[in-house]
Amino acid sequence: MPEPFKLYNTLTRKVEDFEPQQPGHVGLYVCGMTVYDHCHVGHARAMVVFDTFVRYLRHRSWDVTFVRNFTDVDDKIIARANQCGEPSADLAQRYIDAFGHDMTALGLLTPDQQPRVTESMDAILEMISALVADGHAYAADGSVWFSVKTFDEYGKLSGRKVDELRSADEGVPGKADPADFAVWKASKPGEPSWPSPWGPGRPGWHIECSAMAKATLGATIDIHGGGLDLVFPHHENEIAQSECGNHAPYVRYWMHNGLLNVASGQKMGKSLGNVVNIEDAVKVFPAEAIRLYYLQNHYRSPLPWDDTALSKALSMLARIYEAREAAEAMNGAGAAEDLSAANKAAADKVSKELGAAAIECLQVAREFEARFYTAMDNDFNTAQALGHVFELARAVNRLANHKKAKKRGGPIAREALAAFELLATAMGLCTASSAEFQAEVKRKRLGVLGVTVQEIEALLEQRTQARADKDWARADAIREALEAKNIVVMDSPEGVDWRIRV
RNA sequence: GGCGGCAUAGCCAAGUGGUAAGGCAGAGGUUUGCAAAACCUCCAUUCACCAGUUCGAAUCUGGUUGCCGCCUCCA
Repeated sequence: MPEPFKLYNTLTRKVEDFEPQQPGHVGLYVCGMTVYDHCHVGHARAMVVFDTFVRYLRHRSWDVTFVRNFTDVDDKIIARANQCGEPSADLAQRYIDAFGHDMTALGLLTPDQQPRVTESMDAILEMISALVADGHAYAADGSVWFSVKTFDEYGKLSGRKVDELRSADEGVPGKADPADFAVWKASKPGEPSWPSPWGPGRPGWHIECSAMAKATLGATIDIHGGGLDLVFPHHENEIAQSECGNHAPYVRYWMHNGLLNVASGQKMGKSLGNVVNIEDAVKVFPAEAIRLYYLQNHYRSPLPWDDTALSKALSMLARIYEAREAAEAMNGAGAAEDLSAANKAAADKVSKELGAAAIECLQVAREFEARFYTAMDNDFNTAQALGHVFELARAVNRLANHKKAKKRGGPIAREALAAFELLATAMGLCTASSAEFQAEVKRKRLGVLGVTVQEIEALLEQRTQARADKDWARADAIREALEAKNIVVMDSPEGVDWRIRV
């Protein structure tokens, strides 16, 4: 049985109990990319937030249909294509492919459906026809305009008043009211176009989402997501088109993620020229560090971005991985499969024998699931849920410091590992093995630091020899040399290991 | 100018009526040949400011100030 949860609804500006149309099912439509450029870390916040949302809901037994579109016909695409001297369809396809690579590199789920404007033309024309037939839209000079004043509820999402609206295409011939917006644009020479009852043209910016949402999820969808900057005009206009065209409520819950802020306090945006592409970010940071960076804040809050953002997130991620490694080292491998009554009884017994650290660790491990769910079910509060993860990490590390933990902590560690398993399944963090994670960190960070593994290992060998000779001065000199390159040398009874200072 | 949102320690941040989670940074300690990691202790009598409601407010109400987003393409 799916578990109930609460969600902030931009339409009502309240946190509400989520009530699906069909029991157990969530239809989710997320505004994807207009494919005229690469996906940057600002876009990726929306992608990661909704990916995590879907993972979590599925983990909680919801049957989720996840739709994310591509807008592959648009003024900006045409403009960019003309600039490059490339057919706009080719340019769009190029960026769709790049987006796919970026999402794969980020480790995101593929949506159940990824409709495109160019493949949804029938649905778009059908919706425009319905609007024209009902008098909600009118044709003029080969274009079709939505008549905002025919929809009394216009402005209900964004709080706009129709009379105060000015328009993007002020003074365009044929447009009857300043607030009206295009649902179909007559094509100009050299632009891609499709035949329509009003002449050759292409869809306006907003109609494609209305039509694709209906085609994939039906007239009324459960949750519609996207960035906060899409509230007006995009989502407001979608509501107007869909509700007038379908005679049904369009969206039950509007879910908007906050934007990234650069250090100056401004948002990140292509027009501001302060963007970092995902393609570049994933070359130098593990995907999960990027994911954690987004999830450390509540999805609706603005999220500060600066040069240190990802390396801070990587430090946090490393702490979680290392705690899990500590749990594994306590003979705790085997994780969730062995949470039998026998293991629980053994854990109870061991915790009493080992004392406070063990008792606390067991308690934190056992309470983790309920706390995690409570945080996530309350408007998807990943920041609070991660707070619980760090408490778990501390409790595990504390137990691991106990001198008897390594031999006897297994039953407790297994319960802790079940909690880490939950983190991986429900939030997509800690999905790799510790070895894989360390390897990825080294692979991606060494290049940035300008150091090679060979170089490091050669120095470590010399240092091992120096230590064997008890030549501490020499050993320390080598340590310092490595330290200067941000390589941390770690001696342990098992031998020498090294990590990158993140 | 209009609409919406935000303001919690050096920094990031959770917390929507019951007495301030968590992370980073910092100080001291345990451990170590020396380190690193980890752990322990310390680090906001206080939540932008001013009134008010209440037994009780970071949390509710009104006002003030500051910041941000949207109003033009934007996740």
